Amino acid sequence: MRKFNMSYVRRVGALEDSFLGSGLPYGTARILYEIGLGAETVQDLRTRLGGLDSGYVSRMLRTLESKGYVALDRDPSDGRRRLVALTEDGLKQWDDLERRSEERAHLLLDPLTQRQRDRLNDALATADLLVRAATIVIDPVDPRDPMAQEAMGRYFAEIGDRFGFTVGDEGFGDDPSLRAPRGAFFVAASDGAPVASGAVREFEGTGEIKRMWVDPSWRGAGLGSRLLRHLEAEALRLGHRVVRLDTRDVLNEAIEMYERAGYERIDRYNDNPHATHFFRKELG
Amino acid sequence: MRKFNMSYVRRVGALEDSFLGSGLPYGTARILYEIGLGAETVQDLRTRLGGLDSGYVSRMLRTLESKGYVALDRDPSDGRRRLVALTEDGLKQWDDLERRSEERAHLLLDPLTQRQRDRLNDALATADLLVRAATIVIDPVDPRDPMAQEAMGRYFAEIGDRFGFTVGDEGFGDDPSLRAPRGAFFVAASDGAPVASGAVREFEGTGEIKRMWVDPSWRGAGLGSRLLRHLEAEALRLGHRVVRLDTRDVLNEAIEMYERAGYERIDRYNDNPHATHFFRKELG
DNA sequence: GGAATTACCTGACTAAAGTCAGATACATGA
DNA sequence: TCATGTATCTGACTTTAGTCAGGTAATTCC
Repeated sequence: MRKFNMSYVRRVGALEDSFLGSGLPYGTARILYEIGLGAETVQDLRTRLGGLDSGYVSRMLRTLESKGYVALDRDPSDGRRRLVALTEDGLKQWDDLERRSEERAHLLLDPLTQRQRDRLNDALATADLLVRAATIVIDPVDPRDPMAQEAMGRYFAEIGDRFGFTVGDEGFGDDPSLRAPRGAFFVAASDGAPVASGAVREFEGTGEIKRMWVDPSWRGAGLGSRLLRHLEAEALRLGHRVVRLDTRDVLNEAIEMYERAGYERIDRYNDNPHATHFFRKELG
Repeated sequence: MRKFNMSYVRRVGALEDSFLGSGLPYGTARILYEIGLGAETVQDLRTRLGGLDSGYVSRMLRTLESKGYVALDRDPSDGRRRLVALTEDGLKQWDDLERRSEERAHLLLDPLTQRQRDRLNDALATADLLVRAATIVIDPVDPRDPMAQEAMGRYFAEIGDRFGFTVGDEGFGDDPSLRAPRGAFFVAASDGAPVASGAVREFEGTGEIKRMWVDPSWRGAGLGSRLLRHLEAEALRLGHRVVRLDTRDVLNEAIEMYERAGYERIDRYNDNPHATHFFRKELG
C-alpha cells in the first residue's frame, strides 16, 4: 500500500495541479470546488476541508467574493451563520476545474488500451470500496438522532415493513428499549451518511440484536460482520451472556453471515410475524 | 478514477502527514527520505524529487546538515559533485519516518479481514502497474547514452542467461546503424530507470527492428506493443514501407505480440545464429 | 590552454498556507 | 435578562515552498 501511495501520488497527484492553472491558489480553488459540490455554510466548508482555521477560510471566501465567484448571505434561520453559493461566474470557474481535471484524467488514460482501462477501473473501484470500508467508524448514537432515524427509515423501507404512521416528520418514534441503560444503537457512517446500523436491547432476560441493516451498495465489504462484533461486545458490556436475533428467509447473505459468526439456529422465541429464522450465540 | 482520487486522498493522503510529526517540514523530510532510499548525489536527489530548484535543495540540505542528519562530501571522481549520506542520527530519523508511515498503514488496514487486505493489495498492485505503464514516456536516445547502454546491457544479460552466451563488459560498442540518420534507438523509462528499449535500423534496403526488450516485471502491461508501434512509426519516418525482425522460439510472448501486431512469418533473411523465427510487416 | 559547461551554492525575493488573539454580532438556556 | 456560547470576521504574525539572478570551483570540449 505504501508503495502504491508513493508512485500514485507522484503520477496522479499531479491531478491536483489541475486546480492550478485556474489562476486560483490551491486552497482557494478547493473551497470553490467544495461549494460547487454542495457545501452550503462556512461551517460546512470547514468540516469538509478537514477543520481549517476559520480566519483562513474567511479570508479565502473574501477573495473569492471579490473575484465575483461566490456570494455570501446571512442565514435567515440563524443570523450568525452565512450561506455560501456560487455566482454564475463561479459556476463557470467550477465547470472549468471539472473539465480540466477530466482532461487530465483522459490524458493519463490515453496510452492504455481499452482492456487496460477497464482493469484499472475495476482495480480502483475495489480499492475504493475497501479503503472506504476500512475508514468507516461505528459510533453509538441515540436512536432519536437524525442519523439513526435515517438508517432505520432505510431499513424499514427496504424490508417492506411499515409502521402504522408515515415515515418522515415524526420519525420512528422512540423505542426506549434501544437506548441506555438497557440498550444501544449504533450507526456506521461514511462521509457523514449512514451506511449501516444495528441495535442491541434486552428481551426476556437476554440480549437481542435488532435493526441490523447494511446499505445495499456496501454489502460484501465485511461491514455487517464488523457491526455484529460491535453489537456483541455491547451486549456483553450490558451484562448478557447470550444474544438472540430473528431474521427472515429471503435475507440469505444475512443468514450466512450469522452462521459464519457462530450463531446457531433455534426455535421461534418471539411472535414477530415477519421473522422466519431465529438464532442465538453464547458470548465471551 | 477521479472519484477514487478524491476519496483516496481524503482518507489515505493523510499518510503524508506522517512526514509531519517528525519536526521536519514536508519538503525537508522528503529529501531525508530519498537519501535513505538511496539517493547519492545532490543531482540524484533533484531528479528524484521531480526537478526541484537547485538552490532550494541546497538550502534544505544545509538545514539537514545543521541538524546533524546528513553529511556531505566531495565526490572524488568529480569535484563539482557532492555525495550525500545519512548520519547515524539521520538514519534514526529515517527509521522513524518509516515506522510512522507503516503504523499509519496498519491502522488503516486493521479493520479489514485478511481476505479483504489481500484483495486491496491486489487491486492496488494492479492499479499501480497500470498507472505506471500509462505514465511511461518513450524517448529517442543515442545508443551511446548511458540509459541505452543500460537497457542493452540488460537485454544481452537476459538473452545471454537464457541462451548461454556472454557479452563482454566492454559495453556494446557503438553500432552506428542504430543511430541517425539511418536508424534510431528508443528507451522507455519509469522513474529514471529504463524499462524497455528497442531500435530500428536499415538492413538490405528495408527497416529492421532490433534490441526489443521489456523489463521482466513490466511484461503484460502492453509496453511491448506500444514500443513496437513507436518503432514502426520511426521506420516509416525513415522511409521504409516494410520492417522485418528476427526472434527466437523460446520467446513466446514476443512471438505472440508480433503476430497480434500484424507481423507475418517469413523465411530466414539473415545469418543470426540465435534467431529461429523471422517476421515482416508492411507499414502505412 | 582557454572557452564553455556543469554542479552546486548564496542572497534576495515572493506567494501560499496557516496560526493566534481578539472583536463582533447573534443565539440560547437558566 | 444576563451569562455563556457560537459563527464568523479582522489584523498581525510565522513558516513553507519555491523562484530568480548571479557566483565559484571543477570539468569537458576544441
